[in-house]
Amino acid sequence: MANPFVKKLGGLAELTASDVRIIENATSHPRRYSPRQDLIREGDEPGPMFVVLDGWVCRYKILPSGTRQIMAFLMPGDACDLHIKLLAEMDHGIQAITAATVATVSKTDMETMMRDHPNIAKAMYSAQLVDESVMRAWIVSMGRRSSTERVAHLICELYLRARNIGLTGDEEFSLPLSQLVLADALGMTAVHINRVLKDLRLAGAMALKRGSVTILDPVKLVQIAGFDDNYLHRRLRMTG
Amino acid sequence: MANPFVKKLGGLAELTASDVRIIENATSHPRRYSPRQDLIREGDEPGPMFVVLDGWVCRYKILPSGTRQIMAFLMPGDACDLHIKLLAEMDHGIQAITAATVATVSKTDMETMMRDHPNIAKAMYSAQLVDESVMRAWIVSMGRRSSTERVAHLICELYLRARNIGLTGDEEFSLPLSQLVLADALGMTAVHINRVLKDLRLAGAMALKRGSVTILDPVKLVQIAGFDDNYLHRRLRMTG
DNA sequence: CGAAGGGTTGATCAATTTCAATCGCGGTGG
DNA sequence: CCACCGCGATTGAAATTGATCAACCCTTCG
Repeated sequence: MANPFVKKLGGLAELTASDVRIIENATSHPRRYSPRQDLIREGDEPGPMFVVLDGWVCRYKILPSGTRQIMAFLMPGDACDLHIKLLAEMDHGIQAITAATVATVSKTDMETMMRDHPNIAKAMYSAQLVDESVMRAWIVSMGRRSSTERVAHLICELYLRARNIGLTGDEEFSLPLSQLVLADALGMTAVHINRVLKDLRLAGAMALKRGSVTILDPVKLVQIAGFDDNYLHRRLRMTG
Repeated sequence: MANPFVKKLGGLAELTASDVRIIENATSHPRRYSPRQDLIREGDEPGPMFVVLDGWVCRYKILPSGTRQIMAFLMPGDACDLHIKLLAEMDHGIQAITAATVATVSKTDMETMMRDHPNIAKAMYSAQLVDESVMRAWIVSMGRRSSTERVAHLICELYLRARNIGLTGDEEFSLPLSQLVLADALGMTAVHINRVLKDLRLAGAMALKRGSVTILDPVKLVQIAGFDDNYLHRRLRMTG
């Protein structure tokens, strides 16, 4: 059974057998979380780095009004904040969406990897840059895309990310997000998400069922989303 | 005349005289940009790291519809993407808002600083973490705050950032952003921004003139914004 | 079987955009 | 010096989008 973190980092830089062994060791004591369980909460002191090995996780923040905004989805292979320990206090929480297996990488393991294994360091920095690009894309979506475009864009993003780690079928892929979770990620209402999804289904672009999405017409979906996969940097600069 | 990059990094980690000299050398050949001039455009190959020494700069993206979304403001002392060269292609542009002086740090200088000067490396990573927190705060704003809250929140953020680098007066501070630029940053219309600013002025919270803002009632402004400066991590973990 | 959490739909309400027009200031050419 | 120009700011009215409120349905699960 492949370690998804190894798989992801291996896609971002060449890893030696020794690199692989180190990564596997560092993530060999995962912990199991149930849906809605917090890995860490706003206000907590930052701990070790998290690496998602299985399931879906999100970063989120609850506002004074009680509404929630999800700022990022983490799927298997994704990690949190390489240098998070530098901060005094978490400004947001991290929570499991599905049942999830999450490893914890100690500070010393991190330091060893970053200092003595340049390939690993490079892969992690690349991963971080991609994460930042995703955040910027979210800002663009929230600011300047209509609700339909926004939903389509997120599905495109998640589809490609899922495909990168081998989680997609041909046209259907597993998406264990309730409409309420999507709403909290996209800054809209669950009611409105529901209507948008209906439109997208009737338009023949995509259909969301419980737990999975079917891309009915990829070209149409990409058009609606105004999606440009450039930002996911699927072809990184492997030289230098 | 202090180098704002030195000043900013010095606020994030202890720097030795040697560290300071290295930073000053690396940023000693700045270039001058005029308002609206691009430092780099979407699709360009990433070049060296930029460091803003004077003036205001933004990251932005133009959508197919022609609308623009600003994703970040950079003020003196702010830098772009430590490891940007790892990416194949820029997924957004960077543009001067005001006349600006921007230094360029070569790849070799970067490598030297990150490898041989751990204090500098630490400061840069901290700066990057703060930048990411700001991005997340923008996502939260765009997703779940009303337009009035959003405007107030951005002004609070910019005020604190400006104060950190000594650019604020007592209650007034220089903010060289047109209402159109604010609109592009906040995902709203210039018309609507204008009305919101009027409301905030009438409410006695803040008043924006050409080129500067006056904070009329800091407490009220923070209340309206639901602002929690925790996310700017003004007190970083200086140990470890 | 009953409760809970999601999903779906309709009617109404509120926030924002869009469209259109006007104003004001700083700079420029005559 | 002054009329003119262009950009940004301002305002009103109409049109749209998305939120809110309120049911009701369906499936899962104890």
